[in-house]
Amino acid sequence: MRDGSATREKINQAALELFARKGVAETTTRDIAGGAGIAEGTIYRHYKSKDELVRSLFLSLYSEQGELLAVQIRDESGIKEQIAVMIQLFCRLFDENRPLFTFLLLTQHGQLERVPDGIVTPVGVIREAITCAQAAGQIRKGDPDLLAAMVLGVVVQPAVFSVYGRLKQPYQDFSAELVQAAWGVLGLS
Amino acid sequence: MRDGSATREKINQAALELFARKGVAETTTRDIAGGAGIAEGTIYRHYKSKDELVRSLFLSLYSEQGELLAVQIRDESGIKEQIAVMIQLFCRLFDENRPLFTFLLLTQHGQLERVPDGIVTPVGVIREAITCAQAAGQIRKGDPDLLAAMVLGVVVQPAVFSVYGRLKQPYQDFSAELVQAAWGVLGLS
Amino acid sequence: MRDGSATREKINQAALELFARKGVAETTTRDIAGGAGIAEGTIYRHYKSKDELVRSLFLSLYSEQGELLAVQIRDESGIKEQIAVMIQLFCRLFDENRPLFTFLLLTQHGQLERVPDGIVTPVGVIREAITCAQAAGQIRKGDPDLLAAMVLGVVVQPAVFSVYGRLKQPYQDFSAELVQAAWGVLGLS
Amino acid sequence: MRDGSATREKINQAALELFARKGVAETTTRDIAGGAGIAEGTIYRHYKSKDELVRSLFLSLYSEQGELLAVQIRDESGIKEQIAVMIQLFCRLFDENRPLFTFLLLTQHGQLERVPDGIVTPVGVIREAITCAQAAGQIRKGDPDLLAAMVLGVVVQPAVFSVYGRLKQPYQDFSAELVQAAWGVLGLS
DNA sequence: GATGAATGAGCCTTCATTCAT
DNA sequence: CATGAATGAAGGCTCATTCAT
Repeated sequence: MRDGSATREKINQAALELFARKGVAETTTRDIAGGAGIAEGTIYRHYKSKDELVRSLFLSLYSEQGELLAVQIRDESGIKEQIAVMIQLFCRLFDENRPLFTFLLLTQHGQLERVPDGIVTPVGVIREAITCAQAAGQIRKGDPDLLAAMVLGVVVQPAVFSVYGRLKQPYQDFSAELVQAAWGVLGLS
Repeated sequence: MRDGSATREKINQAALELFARKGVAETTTRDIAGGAGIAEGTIYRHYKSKDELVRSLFLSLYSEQGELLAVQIRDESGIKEQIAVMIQLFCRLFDENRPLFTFLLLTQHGQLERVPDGIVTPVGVIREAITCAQAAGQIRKGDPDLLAAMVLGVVVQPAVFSVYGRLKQPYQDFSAELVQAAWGVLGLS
Repeated sequence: MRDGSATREKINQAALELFARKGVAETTTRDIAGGAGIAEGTIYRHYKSKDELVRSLFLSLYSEQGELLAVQIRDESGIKEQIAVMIQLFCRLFDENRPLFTFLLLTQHGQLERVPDGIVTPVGVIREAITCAQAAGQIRKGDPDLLAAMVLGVVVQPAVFSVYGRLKQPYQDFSAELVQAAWGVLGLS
Repeated sequence: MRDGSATREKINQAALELFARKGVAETTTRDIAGGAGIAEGTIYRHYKSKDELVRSLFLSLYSEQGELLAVQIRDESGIKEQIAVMIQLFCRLFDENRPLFTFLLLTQHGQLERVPDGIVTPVGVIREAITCAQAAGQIRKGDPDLLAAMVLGVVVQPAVFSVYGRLKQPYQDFSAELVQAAWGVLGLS
């Protein structure tokens, strides 16, 4: 990979780690260059601006998560199993890569507004599953956007608290409870 | 203006509104001064730094919300009613003062870490109610921090989507659904 | 002294002490007001500006020292005794009021340029004594300004080192040595 | 400009000249940038702060003078010649580069306190020469720090007056007189 | 005369971005 | 493609000074 894509990857890694640890505004391009072991100017061979780096990083990681979820539930037909499977996956990924989720969680503000259409997002996947389940009569009617948001909230808010040290165990420990609660939100069992 | 408390209030108002609209990092002290109709230096007679202004604003508003919730549930004895009452209050306040909640929601990251002990917070109030209900056998056992986080998530995540335009109705329209879902999280009916 | 001259004196005292300790540029009007136990605005009832305060303080103290020297040598006729007497006085005053001399020493730059004519200064007094002594044939000819500067240097430079901690004894301990050296400068014994 | 040492030198030159002419506190970073023909931010690629620029400039020039003196007297064995040679060198350098000495003279206050150990300073060199001479029995006993300070004073105080226009001739004109006086301080001839 | 909240010019410093090498 | 010195706009903050009370 002498074409520079290795460099790009180093930038992404360093940026992700720094953004998660210090926040986007508090991370300078010099920090990123230092973390990636490259010159400051080199960042601009790969991204037009710091802002584009942030957006690009967010979008690719955000949709990547969406796709992982989508793949995971493809073969499940019941909403209960789909919810369970998604939450279990989220818990595992979260424990395995905290910086990634920390970045996603604290960058969503200011990025969510500009998510382009046609991208697979975590909420989108949840929403889709809910809509199907409603069509199949598995769960009650109701605004699918709202239902998806609430299910997401059940999983994400404890994650935020975990990031900020209010919940100290591995996130997978909460897996069963989270599934139970998400079902409760949808009125299942 | 014998005492400067009116000026301080103008600063708070302008800062809140700007922080909510543009974000903290994107709001300059010049913006704030302009919005408040005062000189830039005047901010520093009331706050030692921009950072202190942000922290002070966050903490006072955050704990103020906590106290409103605490007062609201004081006379309710059942957890079901307490949850319902809290959510209804939140919905109303949210609709009445979006900038306030927008500020709180997007500033929590970077502020939550440094909330001092001994302050009444929204989560704290929910947690407290849950603990009591568990003691009274009204709901199942389980980590009260986790339960509180999940309940909070049910209410807050849709609010975030509302702020970013993904849910367009007045938040109070969702009130009943939110209550239902929160109950579901706790395994109530 | 209910006419405010007591206040003025408090300002002078506080300013002198602070200027000596931190330097003029590093001392704020707020510092001075704080040190004097008055309001910031009150300074401006007594001085038109901070700069005028500095100048006024310097000039009055500087010329006061000159006058003390002048009085001291009035009754001495020989240059040797005059030198001795002046140096002994300086040593005593220096030990008794370090802040004053510290202020004078580190403020001379930037103030010496604007000492008005017709003021009795320490150098002036020394210069006068030297001129008289030359007229009386007590010491060799030579530019009296230069001779005065050199004599002053002998006494002042060790004082500077004393202020900065390089000479640690009471300044009066050096009295005899200083006199000896000053005589040496003038070619006396 | 592959390396920035030329730029650093431009900064040093401009700063020195401005500090000497207007004083450190009265010289802004904008002034320096303007004088050096560079952007304001460029200063901060070479110095961490204005204060560090001042300190660095002072220390390098101060010790440079010390080293010039040290080199000059290396081959002289008698204290009389050493004193003479040092003073002649000082006079010549002073006439050749007034800004440098003006800067040194008016910045010593506030910098002398933080001269690190192990640096060759003008006073150090004089003190050393005096100590040797005492050991060799060439001059009388006495605190070498005090003697060095007095000798320095003889040379420096007239220089200060020269800077402030009280002595108007080239400083080299005073060379012989200064040597004579310095000898007198040490009790020589 | 004294107060102290308010002012606003201007300072030091940061940092995303450019460009010659 | 990579470098890193240089840029310069803009930000947070200080502080001498004013003025209504």
